[in-house]
Amino acid sequence: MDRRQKKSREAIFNAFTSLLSEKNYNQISVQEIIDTADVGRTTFYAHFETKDYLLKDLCEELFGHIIDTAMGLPHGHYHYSCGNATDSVFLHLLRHLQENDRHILELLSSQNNDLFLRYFKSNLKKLIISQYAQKGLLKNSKLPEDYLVNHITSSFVETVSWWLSHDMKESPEQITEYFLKTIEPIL
Amino acid sequence: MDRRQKKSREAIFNAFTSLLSEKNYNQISVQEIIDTADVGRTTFYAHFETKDYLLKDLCEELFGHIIDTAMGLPHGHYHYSCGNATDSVFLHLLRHLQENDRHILELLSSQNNDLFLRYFKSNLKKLIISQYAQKGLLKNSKLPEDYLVNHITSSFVETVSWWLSHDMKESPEQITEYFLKTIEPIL
DNA sequence: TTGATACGAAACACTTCGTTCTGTATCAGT
DNA sequence: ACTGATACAGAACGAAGTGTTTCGTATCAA
Repeated sequence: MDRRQKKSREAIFNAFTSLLSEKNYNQISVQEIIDTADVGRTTFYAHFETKDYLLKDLCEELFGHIIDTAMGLPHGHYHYSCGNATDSVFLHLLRHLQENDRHILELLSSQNNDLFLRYFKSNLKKLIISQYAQKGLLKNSKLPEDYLVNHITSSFVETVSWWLSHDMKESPEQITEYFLKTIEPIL
Repeated sequence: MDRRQKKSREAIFNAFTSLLSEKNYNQISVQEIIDTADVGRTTFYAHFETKDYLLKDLCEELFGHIIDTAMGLPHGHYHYSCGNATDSVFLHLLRHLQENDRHILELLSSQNNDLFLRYFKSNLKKLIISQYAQKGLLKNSKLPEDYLVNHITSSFVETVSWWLSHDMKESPEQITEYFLKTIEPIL
């Protein structure tokens, strides 16, 4: 890709995430992004059809990274009353979020973030299915499989949001334990 | 209240909910609401400071009704492996939604509905606390109380959303059973 | 009937949006 | 180093929306 393109694209992404940490998605205008990124109006619309597509592309970049690395991990053991969460993918995800992906956390804690939440859940779903489905854990339950997957996914996202609203005082290990305590009894 | 005021307020509410069933909240302009409601621009801003406040007032009216009636119900029995969900408040809520409150369902299934979701959860939380807290069910768990309340609340909202995405093919009784199966094992 | 007030219509200045034009600077490939 | 391609900035555009103000009219409660 052209160096100029890469530079502009990055400048816009950085400006956008920076603004998102300050205010709501809806309250951010294209003009502000342009000004912050120090980029011409033409350039913005050459890269992104609209503000929504900018968010979409940003999400794909963020999640493509974090989920793909999690996909490569060995599958932990998930059984009721197991209690051991040290090798959970979820623990890995939380650590990754805490250490490297402040962007995602900022997006999660911002308001008017449904679009973002949809991408988060959509990507997370793949990961969860790949984790549980192979073991048949999703079929043993008396609940419909897609209901169960949706429940697990949403619960994890809610858990992260709750963690954030507590200023992440708890350790990733503690949070993983909370989460697994709500999920494992169902499986 | 002045008859004129009541009439205008209702016309605006009706226009708004009607538009919400067609398109996203963000895509609806004040101009459209005014035109649909057949009301002067001045009138709209005399009643509602902004479009967000209109949604807020609408939510308060919708939830004020549904939650208050649910609050007055006798408290059902909630124990693991109970299986009987016939007298659950949640069942009552689902029936009420199915029969009377299409508005709420339309809002729930629309996109860009975070503001609405916040009101839904906020009101639901009160109901859930009043249901479970008295029995000490929220303290027996090894999970923090507010984490648990948040988990239950979010799970119910997600359940309703899932139901909607399935065109409400399942009966309210069936949905209540699904929901309780995910919650009761934790308590 | 009367004074209060909710209303509609129109115009206001302002912001944002997405597009288009023009000229310039930077790119990759020969 | 040369060249054609292209990404860029800047400026201007019409269209649309926002929230406010003014003014005259219609409806209200008492």
